[in-house]
Amino acid sequence: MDYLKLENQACFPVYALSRVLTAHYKPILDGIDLTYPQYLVMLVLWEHQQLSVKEIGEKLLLDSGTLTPLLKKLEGKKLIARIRSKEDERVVNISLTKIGASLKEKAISVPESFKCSLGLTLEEMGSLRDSINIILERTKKNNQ
Amino acid sequence: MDYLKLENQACFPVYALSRVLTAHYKPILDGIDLTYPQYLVMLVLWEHQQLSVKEIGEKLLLDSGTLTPLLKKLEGKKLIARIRSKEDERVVNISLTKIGASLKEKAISVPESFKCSLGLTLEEMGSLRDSINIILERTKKNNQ
DNA sequence: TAATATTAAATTGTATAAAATTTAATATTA
DNA sequence: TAATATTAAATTTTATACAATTTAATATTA
Repeated sequence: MDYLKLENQACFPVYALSRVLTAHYKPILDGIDLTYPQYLVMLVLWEHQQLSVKEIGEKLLLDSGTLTPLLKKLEGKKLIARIRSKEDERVVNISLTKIGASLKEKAISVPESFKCSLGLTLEEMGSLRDSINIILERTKKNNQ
Repeated sequence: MDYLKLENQACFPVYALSRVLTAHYKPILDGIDLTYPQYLVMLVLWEHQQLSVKEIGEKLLLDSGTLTPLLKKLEGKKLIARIRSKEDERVVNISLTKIGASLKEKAISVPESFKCSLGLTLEEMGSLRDSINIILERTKKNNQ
């Protein structure tokens, strides 16, 4: 077996699928003026109301080099507030504004629209999620 | 079920895994001075010797906005040649230089190093590849 | 407690990605 | 065949990603 052939690569399908899925999200998220990474940040904030930059990075596996400009864009859209912690001034806490919190109502329909765009069943999407999560947990860089 | 919860997302694990896998490739590909997308281009050229920009884009699901600067970098490294087709001057053909072709020998060890870095078995990587490929084929944007 | 180490963000530099537009070339059709 | 449409790359713009460095703040230790 030629392990340098594209069709034998295990990483390429993941890399390609990631971009295909993001492309499916694009027209849906355009409706609420979010990019896919911005949507992910909003998802974790709708769940947790307030998180530090570091905590968001741990949940999404993104570092400050990616998050700082992205969070400044969300701040520019008045969806979040960036407030430096008083207990530890190294920490910047991210919280939802009223506009940011209320955007969740508009986003309620996103998962269903996405599912329709993909054309997969709920079961297929669930098993994709579960099987990739198993691989993800085992291969996270800090697991070593 | 709250479909806006991060843990219920099907796309996020794919997006995160793609970046985790690329991070595993990084120290390995540093040894042959390639980024992961550059490595993918070299893979398809090692298989096909000569392809147009469009054909590379079809294989890797990338457009000219991504490929043109990437290919110019590979040209700068003397790994490929970019030659405009004489039959159809809209087309730019990409071919391997001798250096580019011989880089394949150095790259032979990449798949094994990657497998060790990941810590998955060949069977696990194979089933990951196969299951994602099925989803990928069904969700490619142009399939609609 | 002064010196050192560590930590959290921000910054800088490099490299993708993709949408939209432009340019040049080729194909089609009225 | 002249006008129109299509195609392939390149370009421009916007938005990630991430390594490496810097800065400021906090924690640790000699």
